[in-house]
Amino acid sequence: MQPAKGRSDDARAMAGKTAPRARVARMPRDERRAQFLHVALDLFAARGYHATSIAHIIEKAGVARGTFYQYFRSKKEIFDSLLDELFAHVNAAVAPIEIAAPVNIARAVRANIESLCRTLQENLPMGRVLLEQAVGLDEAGRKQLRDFYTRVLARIERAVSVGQQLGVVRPGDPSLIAVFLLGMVKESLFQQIIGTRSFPVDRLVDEIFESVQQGVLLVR
Amino acid sequence: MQPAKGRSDDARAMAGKTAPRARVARMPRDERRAQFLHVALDLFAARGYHATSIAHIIEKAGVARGTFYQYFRSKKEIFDSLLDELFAHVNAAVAPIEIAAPVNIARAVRANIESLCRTLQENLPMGRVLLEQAVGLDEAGRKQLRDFYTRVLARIERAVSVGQQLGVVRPGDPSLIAVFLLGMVKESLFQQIIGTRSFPVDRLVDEIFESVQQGVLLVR
Amino acid sequence: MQPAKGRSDDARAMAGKTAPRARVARMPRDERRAQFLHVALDLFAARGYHATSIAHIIEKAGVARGTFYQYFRSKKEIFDSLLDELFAHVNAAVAPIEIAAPVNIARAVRANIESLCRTLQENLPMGRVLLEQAVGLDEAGRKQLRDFYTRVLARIERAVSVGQQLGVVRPGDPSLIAVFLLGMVKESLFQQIIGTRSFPVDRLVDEIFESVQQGVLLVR
Amino acid sequence: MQPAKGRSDDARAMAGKTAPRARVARMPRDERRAQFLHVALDLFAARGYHATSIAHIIEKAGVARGTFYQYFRSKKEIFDSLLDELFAHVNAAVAPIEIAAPVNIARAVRANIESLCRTLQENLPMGRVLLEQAVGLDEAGRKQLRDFYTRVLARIERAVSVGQQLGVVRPGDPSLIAVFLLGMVKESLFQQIIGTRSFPVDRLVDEIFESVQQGVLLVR
DNA sequence: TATGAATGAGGCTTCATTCAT
DNA sequence: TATGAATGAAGCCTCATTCAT
Repeated sequence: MQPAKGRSDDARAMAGKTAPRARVARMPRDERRAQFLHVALDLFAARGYHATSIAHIIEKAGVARGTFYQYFRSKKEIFDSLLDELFAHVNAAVAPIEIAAPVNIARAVRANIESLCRTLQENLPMGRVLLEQAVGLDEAGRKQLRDFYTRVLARIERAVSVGQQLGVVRPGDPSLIAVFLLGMVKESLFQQIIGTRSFPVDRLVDEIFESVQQGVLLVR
Repeated sequence: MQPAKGRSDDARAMAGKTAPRARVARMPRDERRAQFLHVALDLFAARGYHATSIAHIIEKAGVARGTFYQYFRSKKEIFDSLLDELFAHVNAAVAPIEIAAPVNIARAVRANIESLCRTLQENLPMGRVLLEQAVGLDEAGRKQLRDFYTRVLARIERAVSVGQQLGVVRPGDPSLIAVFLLGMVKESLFQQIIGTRSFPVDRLVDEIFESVQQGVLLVR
Repeated sequence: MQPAKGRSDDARAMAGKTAPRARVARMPRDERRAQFLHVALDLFAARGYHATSIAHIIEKAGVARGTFYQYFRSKKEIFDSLLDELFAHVNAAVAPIEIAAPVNIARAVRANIESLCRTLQENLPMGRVLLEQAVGLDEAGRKQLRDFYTRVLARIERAVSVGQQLGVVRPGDPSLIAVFLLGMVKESLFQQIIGTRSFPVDRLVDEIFESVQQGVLLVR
Repeated sequence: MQPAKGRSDDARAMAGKTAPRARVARMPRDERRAQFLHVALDLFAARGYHATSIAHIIEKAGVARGTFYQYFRSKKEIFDSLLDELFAHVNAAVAPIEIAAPVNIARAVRANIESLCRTLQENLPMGRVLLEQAVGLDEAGRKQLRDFYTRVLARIERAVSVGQQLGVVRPGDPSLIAVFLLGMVKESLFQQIIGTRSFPVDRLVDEIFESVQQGVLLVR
């Protein structure tokens, strides 16, 4: 549990090496930009934001230093762009929380949980960045993070409220209930990411659903 | 054939430079160390590990640069010491998970939840460091994080298993149930820290307990 | 659980600071590298390795701090590069130890002595570094020094052995004889460097040759 | 052949350790001073001047930091004191170069060579400091070194001159001949110190004497 | 005589960013 | 669009030296 030595690197400059030949084919602006985002996501996920340097990025992208700055004004900017993208993905995954007839509620909830879990599970690098790197940032970063969670929680909360009105969700602070639901999913992902646990999506979904339905304690 | 590391060495002696003056009140070793830990916790919580420099720490502590290094070998080391302390705190807060008569189980669980929540709530800087800074790490750091959570989860899981044997906890993967419980508490703290929500401890405890007891969904 | 090394990172980006201006004329990579080596040799020779700081080097080279590290990973590395170069020089100077007809042996030996002395004399900074700075080292450094001399002595020793087989060198431990020869040349250089003596190369070569040929003592 | 990493240490402060008890018995001033010199000689010989820190010295001496400065004004001062002592030793060892009747010359020379070699061989730490550390110093240090060698060479040179007048030493620049003699001895010691070679004193003396007597080359 | 907490200049190294080509 | 040499602020850490007790 401590700050990392940070060295260990590899992309750390080749002081004294002969300059590499120009090796990059021209590329349409959009493609190059996408490539940068892709490469950066991998690196941020694998090494963390701070431990990833521009040197790493350009090396993996196979371009020269200056090229990076033709596409992003700063390291922070590419990170932000990435977060925007990630948020959009997650948003999309949870989007279809639609409330229908009471009969289908349980099924619908389950479907949503499953959709979210699958999305996250299938995009671990994304989750990694979201959970591990999207913190410890500056004020602007915190705001972005806050906004993201505000949106996510608002959506869950709304669903909970509707559920309560329909009598399918237990009474209680919808705000907190939303947080709990989010916490269960997030933590499952988080523990997988840091490697303490690992479970198949199916079981995960089952168990979450079970906990949502009956709680954990049987005694009263 | 090599001269040594090239520190400043006795360059001073050789150049005949003058020496500095002591300035700050002498302090017993333990006190000074405690002061450093205190100051560092505040700073790490407020600005994050990366954004906190030794310069910040010594400035707030009101001592000279070298003094810091008499107490901690590196920035990483003080961070580690801090985490060790934090872990001990959390540990102490949840320690007394003792199983007695089934009747008391619910009460005991509630007591533990309450103790944990209060501890965390009352030590927000601590929580901040735990949740926000204990990320963005390199491999060595991840290992420690993993170890920390492995210990925490093992403890919860054991309690869950016992509960299941006693018939007071619903059947299901104890590993996942432990993760869910952890997730609910962590997320509550996390959302408060990033500022999307804020709730009094009492309500938090009530709601967690409620969710643990009956789940969230009423429909089957 | 640990944040990374804690470099300055993108603190700038996050704080919105402005960037520096380039100042020095661009230079082909090779030229700049050569310049660094040149400057460093002078400084190491004049002030010694320890007393020479990167600050000195970049000041004399007229470039910014970071520029140095684009060419050498560390102060140690430039020192090593320098020594490699120096060794190559010395190597080249003594290289052509070829044994032909016995008649030419004496002449060949003399030629070699002369070549070596001239090379060293003409590259006093080089000698200075070799003799004065290549000491005061830790274990790693000592190994390199040992390696260097092992190579040098092996070469001389081989020549001595061959000479003995040809009957042109007196019997005796070739290993020690090699050391003596090395010692005579080294000491001559050393005394000139520290300033106790100074002699023209011609005389030096004559005297060395004379001593090699007939020894010093006439009595038996 | 390069500057040393310098780390590897061991005496590098025990940041965070509990303060050690006072552990030193009072000691007469002279004894303590002698102890410091002894300890420092060992350390300088083993690790080199730069790589030896005050921390190393006081640790090995078993006293507190401040105590050192009660005896020496600076690190440089203890080094200088040491050099003074070493010079005195060597001086004493070579002192008895007395010229007697021609008949004994060879024997006398041999005796002197032997005395010097033995002294040096028996005080390798001393030699180590003299050869390895007594260079790369500041101007004052260089002067001291120059003075030392000036004295040593003057003595040898005088002996050579007398020998020439007596017709037992070959004609030639006595100054250079002195340097050669010194070089042969020094180099033998040096190579042993850095570990490329190792020979028993007897053989060393024999071979030096042999080389002095007949030179190395047989051909003319 | 001995202690050891405190000092702070000084050194090394990193890396995001610029800009002339 | 791409390049890569150059920049320099910023950070970490060391260690000889002081001084109040």
